[in-house]
Amino acid sequence: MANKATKQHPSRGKAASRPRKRSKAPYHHGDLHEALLKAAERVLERDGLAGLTLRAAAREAGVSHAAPAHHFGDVTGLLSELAAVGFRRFAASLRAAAAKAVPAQGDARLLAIGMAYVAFAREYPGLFMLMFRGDRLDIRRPALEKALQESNMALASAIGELRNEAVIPERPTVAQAAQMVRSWSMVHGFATLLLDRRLDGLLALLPETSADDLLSAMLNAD
Amino acid sequence: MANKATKQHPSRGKAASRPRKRSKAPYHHGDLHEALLKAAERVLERDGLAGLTLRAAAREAGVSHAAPAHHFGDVTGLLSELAAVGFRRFAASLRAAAAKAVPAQGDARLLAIGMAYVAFAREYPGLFMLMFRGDRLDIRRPALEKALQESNMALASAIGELRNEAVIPERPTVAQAAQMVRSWSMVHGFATLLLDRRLDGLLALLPETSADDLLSAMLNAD
DNA sequence: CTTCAATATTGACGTTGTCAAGATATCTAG
DNA sequence: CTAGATATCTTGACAACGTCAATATTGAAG
Repeated sequence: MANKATKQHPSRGKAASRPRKRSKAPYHHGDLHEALLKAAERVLERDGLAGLTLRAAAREAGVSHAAPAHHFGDVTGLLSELAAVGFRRFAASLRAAAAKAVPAQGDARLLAIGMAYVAFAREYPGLFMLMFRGDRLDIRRPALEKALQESNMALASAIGELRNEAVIPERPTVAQAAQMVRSWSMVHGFATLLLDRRLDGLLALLPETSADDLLSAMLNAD
Repeated sequence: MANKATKQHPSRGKAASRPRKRSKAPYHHGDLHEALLKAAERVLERDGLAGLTLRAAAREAGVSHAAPAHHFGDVTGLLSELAAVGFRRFAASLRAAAAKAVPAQGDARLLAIGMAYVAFAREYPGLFMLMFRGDRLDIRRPALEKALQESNMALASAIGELRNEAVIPERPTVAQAAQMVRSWSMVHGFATLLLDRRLDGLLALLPETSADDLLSAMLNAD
């Protein structure tokens, strides 16, 4: 902070001079809401969930320790909004994989989607763990609730398409639900066990076999 | 350290007029190590993992705030030892289910073991979540390492028996490992999704269908 | 009984989440 | 253009936490 009177961190180069009216109008910082989420994700992937504190996110973003409270309320709020970011990104990944696998059929589709599911978990391990850490999230937060729904939709339709059912029916049969949960549990269990390093021992017994190889073999063993 | 031998199994019938009632070698408290673990489990199931702090466990056990440090070093130590308790109990549950299902074959066995796996998660939700919270545990702790191995053994042999392979072979084929991981991921994914309340929406679409019913249908859909 | 080491308590320090009050910048009315 | 009004951000405080050092207490060996 150079000079206090002429503080020069307002309006970060609004070159387009666009009249801010839509969604969240940036005031002092520019867009601290977004900046804090990005800072929080950096801290999360760098220091893990234990290192992601309100104050750490504030430090990373270069603001005072209490600034995040105005945007997220409390630490649960920040984590929930960050998880929402994760779910949106996750849904996009699943949709992309499903779109790319359009020509494939049956097991080949499940393989593609399962690989995308696990690939996301490996690419954003901290985010993925946070997303499924129910005890630190407030599921009633609108942003999270919406992102969760989006993610569930993407997953359900991606898996549902396996059986030529574009989306989950209003009244699925138990057998349909079982098939859905079966695919989901399998791939989710694999992802969580992998991130928790619970598969290291088994993988060590399989030289020349990567985690992806094992996942592929698992999904193809029907 | 010199009197470690005396801590092993002193006289069990020392229930005299002393305020000592425990079996191990009691010093000031009696057996604070055990008492703290039990207190910690009570706190965990009552207040969740977030409420389980060193000081909370000390309060629950009625000792000073720094007492746990002498038995567990730091908070990771306490959580790791508690997770070890969980893994031992978990292994016992799996062994019991496997023993009871001896006459059953193939899928019926997988069903019994899978049900036991999920039943444990539902009976001790806090403990189960802690056990798979790798970021808060120190896997190199001897007690945890040993309990983890015991649990893995119980699981591997329980699942391995499905295919008349009493234990994981030294050099399993990728197909064998895939089958093992498949069963494990399926049941573990189901348990975690259930505890994280991620299956509530789907279950709500299935009236008259309990979580156990869904699990059963999932495991039988081969 | 004396001594010693294991056990437990007390007090302190830095960090965290959260709240209240003040400061600052943007918006809007007139 | 000026002056509130309002949203944003900072500062300071407090209790709870993990951890460490110093101290007190107790069981057991010599």
